[in-house]
Amino acid sequence: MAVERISDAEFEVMDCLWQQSPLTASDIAERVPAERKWSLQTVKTLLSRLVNKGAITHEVDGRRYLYRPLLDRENYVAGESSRFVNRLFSGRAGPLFAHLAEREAFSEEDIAEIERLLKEMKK
Amino acid sequence: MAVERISDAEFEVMDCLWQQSPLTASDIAERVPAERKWSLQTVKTLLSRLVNKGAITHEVDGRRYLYRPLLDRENYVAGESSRFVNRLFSGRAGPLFAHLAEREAFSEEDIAEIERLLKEMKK
DNA sequence: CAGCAATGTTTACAAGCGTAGTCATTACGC
DNA sequence: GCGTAATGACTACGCTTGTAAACATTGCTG
Repeated sequence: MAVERISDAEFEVMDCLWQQSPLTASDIAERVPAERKWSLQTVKTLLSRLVNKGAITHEVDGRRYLYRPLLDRENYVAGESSRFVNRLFSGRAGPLFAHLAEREAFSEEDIAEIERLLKEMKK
Repeated sequence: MAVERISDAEFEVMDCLWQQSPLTASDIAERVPAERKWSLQTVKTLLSRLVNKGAITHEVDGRRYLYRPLLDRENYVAGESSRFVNRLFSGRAGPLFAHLAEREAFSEEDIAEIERLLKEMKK
């Protein structure tokens, strides 16, 4: 039951709900990243599309809805990550890492964490 | 001159051209991953959209075209990677790595390579 | 009670995408 | 030379996406 693909704009809405839920449509309209400057209507459209896609539900609260995610973030991220790694790095983490190392900055912390994880994996 | 966004289908075509170029439309139709089973026409449409987007060029060869990438893979991958890391991991490579470590399998090789890169980075 | 504000529902509409069909031209085999 | 196959150009068409407006309902305020 893998929930249809979620679009960019829809993702922003999901991300709000992942940070906090349940929320009403206007709650979301307020906390959606400001750069987008969506009208309330736009947010509502996105919400109902997400409901159709099975990514969120709404429960009735008086005369409005409270929305909350069905799809959880962990899961979504996992799906997108493997799509990504497959498409661009033939599914191999090594090359991905090499790329990141070259192009994206790793902070000290990042490196420390990675070393820790590696150590753990080797056990 | 950042080349418009490339769609999924278009990407497959690009990937052919990145492996080998120049190629004719029918070359590409043949080597595009078979699961898609695109008709030659479809491939041609994708090619012309890519030309419009500035991602590839064609040079005339008799009465057909030879296509070759303008956008290079390195660059494209870099762009997509940072989009991806930003969207899902707030731009931090550490968490991404942690996620991959948990969810995707790392092969022995991968691990070895990553350790090598780490060592190198620390110099 | 009358009107306004909030809220969901329906409809819109242009651009992008996946997937081709049709048309016109032309090179090549017979 | 003539038909056929290859090839590019143009057109199509339904679906998704981003972005909303218009409409209907209803609870609240004065």
